[in-house]
Amino acid sequence: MHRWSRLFIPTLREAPADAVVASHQILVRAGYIRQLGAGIYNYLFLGTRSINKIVAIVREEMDKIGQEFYLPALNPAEIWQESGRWTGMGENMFRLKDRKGADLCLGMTHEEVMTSIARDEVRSYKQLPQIWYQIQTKFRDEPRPKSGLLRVRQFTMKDSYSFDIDEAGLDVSYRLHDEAYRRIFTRCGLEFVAVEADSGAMGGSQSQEFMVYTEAGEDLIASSPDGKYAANIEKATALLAVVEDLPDAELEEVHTPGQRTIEEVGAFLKTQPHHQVKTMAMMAVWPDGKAKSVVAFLRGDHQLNETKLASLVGGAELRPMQPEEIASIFNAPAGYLGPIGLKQSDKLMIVLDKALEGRRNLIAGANKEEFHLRNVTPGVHFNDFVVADVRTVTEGEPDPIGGQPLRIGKAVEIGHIFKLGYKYTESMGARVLDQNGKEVMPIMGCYGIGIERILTSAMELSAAKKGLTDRGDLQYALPPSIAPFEVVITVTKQNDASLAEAGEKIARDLEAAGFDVLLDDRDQSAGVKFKDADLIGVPYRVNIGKKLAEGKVELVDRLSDTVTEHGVGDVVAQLKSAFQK
RNA sequence: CGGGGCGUAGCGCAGCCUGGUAGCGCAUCUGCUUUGGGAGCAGAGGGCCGGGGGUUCGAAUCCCUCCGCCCCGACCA
Repeated sequence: MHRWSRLFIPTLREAPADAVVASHQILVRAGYIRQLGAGIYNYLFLGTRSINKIVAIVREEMDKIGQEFYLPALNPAEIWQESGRWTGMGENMFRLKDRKGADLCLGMTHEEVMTSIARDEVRSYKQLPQIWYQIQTKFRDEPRPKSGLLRVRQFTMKDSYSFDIDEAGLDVSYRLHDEAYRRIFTRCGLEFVAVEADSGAMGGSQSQEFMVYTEAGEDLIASSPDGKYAANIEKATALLAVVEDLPDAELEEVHTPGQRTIEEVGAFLKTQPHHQVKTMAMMAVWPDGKAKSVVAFLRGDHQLNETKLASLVGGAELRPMQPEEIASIFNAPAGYLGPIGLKQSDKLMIVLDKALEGRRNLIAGANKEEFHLRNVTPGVHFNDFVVADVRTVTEGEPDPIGGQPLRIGKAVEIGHIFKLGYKYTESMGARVLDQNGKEVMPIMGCYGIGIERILTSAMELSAAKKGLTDRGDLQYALPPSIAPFEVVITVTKQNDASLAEAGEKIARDLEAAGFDVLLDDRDQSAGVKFKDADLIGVPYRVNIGKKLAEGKVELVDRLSDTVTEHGVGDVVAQLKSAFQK
């Protein structure tokens, strides 16, 4: 049993000025962590306890589908050179030299190490499939560590890797992870959504991120209320309500001096933004310096989605065109750009957003300074374009599956599952013999979970739900499965022997019943003890105080904020039923 | 890497502009009184004022420089 009087739980009355997001303030104030450097934290007693509980859940679920390894964080450069990531990872990799001058790095992920094991040891299809995982410290030299434990340079990750003989096998490994992750996050008490993710530069075929909605997050995601559709905003699509076009009429040039923006033109011509064409003139630039002009036409009230457009162009970086670049393609300056008269070439790509397909009688720039055109119809007045979805969905638009209003919000990524393909087995030369004795490459998947992010998102979720006290203090409670303790027993007057003894007894009984108990036996005022108990986020509290004379104690459920009275002998049974122990 | 801010006791801050022996609140320690929502009184300890250099009789304060940390952006398989 843990007695608070003997523990190191350095709670603070005020949060350090550095801490901005709720979880960071809580972690420091409650004595879970202390900072050692930018993005580097000491995990103290409470922090370690919570992390260990999360790790235990992850391990239990992962053991159902895979085998645990423990691989070195210190890696020789060679394997990273083989995969091409020694240079590919760039500045984000911590690098060092040993005494002989050989290059080493600290692992940011373990595809290379895992693949090297598979390459050296796995010879036959009979040994496949394999799912290997580890729970390990990762190092990433983030350009900007921030938000406490949300973005750090050293953190704990559960990473697993699957090796299969073919894509059907990979599908199974992927699905096993999907299911295991849902069990893990559910057991950790999180509300999460699984979103379709952009597979990005990894070039894999399928990828899903597990996200928790919170203002502290760095990604934007869209999801439907029934949970059937969810996607990163970089990929999300939506059904659009049918909009009525303006009545048919002849193409007509109108003088629009000084009217450049969608709003100005709309007001000037007394039309709605959705009757207009927005022209986005962009330059796509590749790492090797190659560049291509990309002009995208969108509905006036829509926003360009740069990620969608970038992946359409083929993984280049996008930036707005400079005025000279605009002048080289159009006959007018920004504000009067339009679709008519442009021709695609290997220097210019023209994209019509899907939302404009089939629309008629639109208003667009005339490619002539101070003029716009009325009654422009794609496919009639201009033809040279590719149609693609390159717009960003907005809050409330109907989701593409059930047509329900999309919710868009910031979110934290707590896990990611990814069909990797052959990238590493190919570059590192992993081969096995198939049934026909033919050499084939195993196909891989990789799957990650950010352990600390489970704790921080649980704190963020609860803090957001409970809101601030009247005095502006944060309030929260952790899910019992990941709280450092399940129950705290608050002896309101420690120097009253009957209260102290009752506390000891209930603590012993709870422990015997399998609970993780913290007995607050400090000689402090009741107020201090209550505040501290709240601060460390323990979900249940037993108050031992005045009512003990009547044989009663209070049980505070901090998840629902309810207080109930129980006989001294009944409180254990009460908690057992609450926990289903 | 671009922009902004900050570094003074464990935490939160004042002092700096206008140079003259470093302060407040909380926390800590001792004693007494207290004890249902961060108690009261009395006393005490705790500082390379981020580092280095300079100006000056004298620097937390002015100047130069380096370092660290935070925020916004870029970046983030």
